[in-house]
Amino acid sequence: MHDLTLEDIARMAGVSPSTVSRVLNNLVGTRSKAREQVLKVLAETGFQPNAAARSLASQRSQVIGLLIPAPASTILHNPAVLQLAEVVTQACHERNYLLSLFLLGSDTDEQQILPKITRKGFVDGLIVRGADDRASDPLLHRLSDSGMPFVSFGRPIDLDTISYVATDNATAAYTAIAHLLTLGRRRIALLVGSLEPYASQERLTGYRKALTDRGVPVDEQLIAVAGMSDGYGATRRLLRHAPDAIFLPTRMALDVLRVLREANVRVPDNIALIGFEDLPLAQQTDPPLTAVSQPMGAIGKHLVGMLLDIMENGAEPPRRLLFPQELLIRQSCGAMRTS
Amino acid sequence: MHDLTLEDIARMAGVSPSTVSRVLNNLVGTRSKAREQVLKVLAETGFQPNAAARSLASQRSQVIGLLIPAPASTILHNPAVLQLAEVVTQACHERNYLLSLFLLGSDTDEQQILPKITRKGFVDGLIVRGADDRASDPLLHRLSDSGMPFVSFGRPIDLDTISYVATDNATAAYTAIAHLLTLGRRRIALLVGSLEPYASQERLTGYRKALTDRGVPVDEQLIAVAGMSDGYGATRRLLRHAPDAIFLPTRMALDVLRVLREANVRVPDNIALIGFEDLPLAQQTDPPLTAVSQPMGAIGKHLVGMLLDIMENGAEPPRRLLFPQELLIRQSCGAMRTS
DNA sequence: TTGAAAGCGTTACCAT
DNA sequence: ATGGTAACGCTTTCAA
Repeated sequence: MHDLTLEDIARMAGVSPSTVSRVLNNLVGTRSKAREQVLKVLAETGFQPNAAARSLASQRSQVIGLLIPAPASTILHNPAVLQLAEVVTQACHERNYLLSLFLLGSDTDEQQILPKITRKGFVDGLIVRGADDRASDPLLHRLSDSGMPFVSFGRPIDLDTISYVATDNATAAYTAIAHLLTLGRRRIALLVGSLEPYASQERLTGYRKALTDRGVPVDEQLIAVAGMSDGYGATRRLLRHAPDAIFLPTRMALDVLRVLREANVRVPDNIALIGFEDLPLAQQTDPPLTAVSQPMGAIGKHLVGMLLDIMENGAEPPRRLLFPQELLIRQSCGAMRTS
Repeated sequence: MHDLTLEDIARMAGVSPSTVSRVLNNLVGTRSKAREQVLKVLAETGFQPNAAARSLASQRSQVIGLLIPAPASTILHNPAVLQLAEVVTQACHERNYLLSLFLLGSDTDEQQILPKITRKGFVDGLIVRGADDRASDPLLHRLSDSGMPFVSFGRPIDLDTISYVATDNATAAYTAIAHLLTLGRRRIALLVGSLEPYASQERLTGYRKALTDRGVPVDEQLIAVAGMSDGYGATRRLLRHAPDAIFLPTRMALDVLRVLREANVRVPDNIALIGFEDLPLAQQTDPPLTAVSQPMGAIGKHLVGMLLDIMENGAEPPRRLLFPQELLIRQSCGAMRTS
């Protein structure tokens, strides 16, 4: 017993394949008896059309892909990626697209796997999480060459032909630092994993500007680079320069808190903390971490909206969208001190 | 200028479409000059065959799907899911399949989206992360009905027709508790998020058996249920019964450690800790957490291998595979005390 | 080894 | 509103 095809359904319903196809795609004007009949057979059989045949004939798969460059280190330490996946998935479903996630584990993957993903007839468009830890992202170049419509989450550095949605890290940093200044902090440190990512540069910019605007001198000793994993060492070094606040990557919060505990420095009394991003971890630390947060729901909707726009109207001119971020005040910066 | 098709390539290379197809699929015995010619044109044009057409004609998409039931709460708190995705992706790539990840955010998704995923011509098979927090998983039933080949990661409770790979939580718990007993602990507590998941039941079984086997009485007061998020409260309550060790969900490590710190109970001197699973978090806590670990790499390979086997040879009889787990000894249980 | 041609299961155009 | 039929771009069988 072979699988049912649309023709079988047509026969069973006593109509032509065309009619079944129309019913399946809701393309029938009035509700005729033919339609009713088809609907009945459809329900009885639980028929689902063959996806490949449909894609081939219609030249659309109704699938959008989300590309995630994921050397284990990156993704496992970055729950934000998951959140992106969730909101984009949701946004796609709302617009009647299916979302497929693809993990590109290595550079090899990018060369072997990416071409299979960008093949025509597979997905209709792609959303990419820009690898913002490289000045030039080869992935984006490859995508441009592939001809597949796509948008980037994160600002591409060296290509101004790419459509993207990004968040404004400079302003976010400015806001965070300004908040700390308002709370009376003066020796505010900036801790980053690396200075290379564009995001880090933006934060540094916002950091400097906030201080300068208020006439607080920038002490270069208070700008620390942790490297990918050693938040512990970097914080210890930082402590020698007596900061009274640290603007840090949220994922390093545990390391930082441990150093402070060992040094008997109390949060937020002796030192205030604000995290770059709002990971679940921020709510679990002791004290809970004040953090900068991105409006991920809206970002997801706009990524999908922008992509559909490009799929329909072409990639020219490139679209750009910069989202503001928000400061979520918790206990680590002392703003909620009951005093 | 329309996209190139295989016929175009054939024309350009002066051969028939069949020949191009054969070269594309490495189906040519000897290396003839025709083959060379095609290869040259292929390289020059960067031609990629249309995925839909290929799937339709060959009745295979060379794509495997990984289904992740992901109400935000679950996935965001469960980095283990990411690890699963990574190892399965890797295993698929090694066997020349593409892996697509699908997030099923809600029950609605399962009803709206799942049928699109199980349509013929879309993916060739599915791997599902069994939602082990429900006694009966409707998703697995739906999949069974769909006719799509699939395997589950995690043991299905109420269906013995399903092929799966799982890990042996009972033995793992037994090992962990035995280790604590060896270290001289006697009042060993078991903390779980909920008792419902099958995994919890298995751990409880192993816990009881380990104690009983050594003649240590089971104190029911030392078995605590935290609920999804309140590890803090549960640990405080637990503390009233003076445990000298806790076997806990690793994701609750921060909460537990906070309570202990507040109560001036030192780890591992006064209390030993072992986590259920080996999340990245386990290495970041202070002290680093001894934890039970699953051989994820091997699990990924076997999931894919089992699925391919089913795709080729049918789902009967169901395959089953139970993996042992390993105890990763770090500082939180005192086994490495330098004394 | 290579080519011709018949599908694969839809959609969409053109009639009716 | 419905049916007939030609694509869609590839794989695969059968001959040569």
